[in-house]
Amino acid sequence: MRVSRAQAEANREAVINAASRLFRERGFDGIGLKDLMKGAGLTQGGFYKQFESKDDLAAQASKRAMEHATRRWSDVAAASPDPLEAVIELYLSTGHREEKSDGCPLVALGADAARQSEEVRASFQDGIQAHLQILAKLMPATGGPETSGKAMAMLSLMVGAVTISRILNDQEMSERFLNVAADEVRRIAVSAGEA
Amino acid sequence: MRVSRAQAEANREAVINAASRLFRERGFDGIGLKDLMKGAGLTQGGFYKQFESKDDLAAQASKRAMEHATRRWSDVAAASPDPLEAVIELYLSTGHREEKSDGCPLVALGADAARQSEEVRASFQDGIQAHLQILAKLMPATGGPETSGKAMAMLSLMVGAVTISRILNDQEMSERFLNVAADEVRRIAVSAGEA
DNA sequence: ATTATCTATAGATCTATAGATAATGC
DNA sequence: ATTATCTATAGATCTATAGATAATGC
Repeated sequence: MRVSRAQAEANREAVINAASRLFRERGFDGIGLKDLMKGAGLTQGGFYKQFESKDDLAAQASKRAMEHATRRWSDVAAASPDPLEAVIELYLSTGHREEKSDGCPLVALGADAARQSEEVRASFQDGIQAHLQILAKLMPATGGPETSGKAMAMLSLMVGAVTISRILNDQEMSERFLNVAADEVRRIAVSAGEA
Repeated sequence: MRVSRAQAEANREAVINAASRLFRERGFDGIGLKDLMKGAGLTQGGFYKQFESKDDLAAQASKRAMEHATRRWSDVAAASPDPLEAVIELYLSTGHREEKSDGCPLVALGADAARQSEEVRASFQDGIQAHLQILAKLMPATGGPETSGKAMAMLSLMVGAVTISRILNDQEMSERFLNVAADEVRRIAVSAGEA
């Protein structure tokens, strides 16, 4: 039953990847160790040889999820002639609204994260800073003292809008939240250049 | 052991009120029926005579929490010569950031709510609409076609900023999110009048 | 007689641990 | 010999139900 060290490491990665999706789908308290391990094709018993606790996995899965989200932003930005617009359209879209398990962890787990350990929150904090840096770089006029504040407002608006759009039963209202947020994020970006 | 109908109704209200705080503190999945009933000074056994299911209580507690939040907004607005500014300062404050169990349900349970039943989401949707109406009324130039969209952007920004500020371990960064969001909400309100 | 709440319990699930197993790595 | 994973289990907790109790409401 023992596997090679390389395989053990691959299994560990598989658990973190599965958890990063499953936590976003069901919340930190909405899924147990059995199903988390099953998501990587393993059984529950091996869990504590790989992780210190469920909270430890939550911290690592949050880090992984945030890193994927950051990468996704830089990828769509790099692939577009209008990078900021590309990020806005990616994030404030119905596609992102529907795609809980692979979408932004701040939306899928924002309220949950505030109730978690310092370790989990540190994963989120690092990811937030990475997101802010990307936004700051994509701003029309970069580098002013106001830039980082504008990036914070843009991120807050984006996270809040998708969060609310996921709650609403009314589809039309839900989409309107995404659309008006996109307009306003563009306005904030422009206003950063006017400082 | 039986109590009067009036007392039974009072008990039921007490459970809803306790749940509205406890769910915000610990999340819908973070507290069980035993502790929810205990929060109202009752035992678990009576639960199903008062509520259909845990989800039923979640829907009613969410409604109650949202109504309290709406009332709070109209109260501070009514008591201030600058109503919009009063709401901004109430919401985007460190006080609100710390006060999970009595603060805005959209922040305390936003990500959780998106995973709940249609009934729970309906409670949130009603509360969101009530919040939007208050914001629309407080805008400098009210009534234009852009007003309701501007209100949506303001609410999204406020919810996102407090959500993120609750996650961050870094206190200074956490406060900065609140402050830049306040500035930007003011700008959006002014821009609504320029349409 | 009805019924609001109580104690008690069923059956499932939760996190965490113990000990067995079988393949790796020295 | 070591160890990654497995099956099995401990002990707590979860939602929901059953039946007892005692006070209300007719």
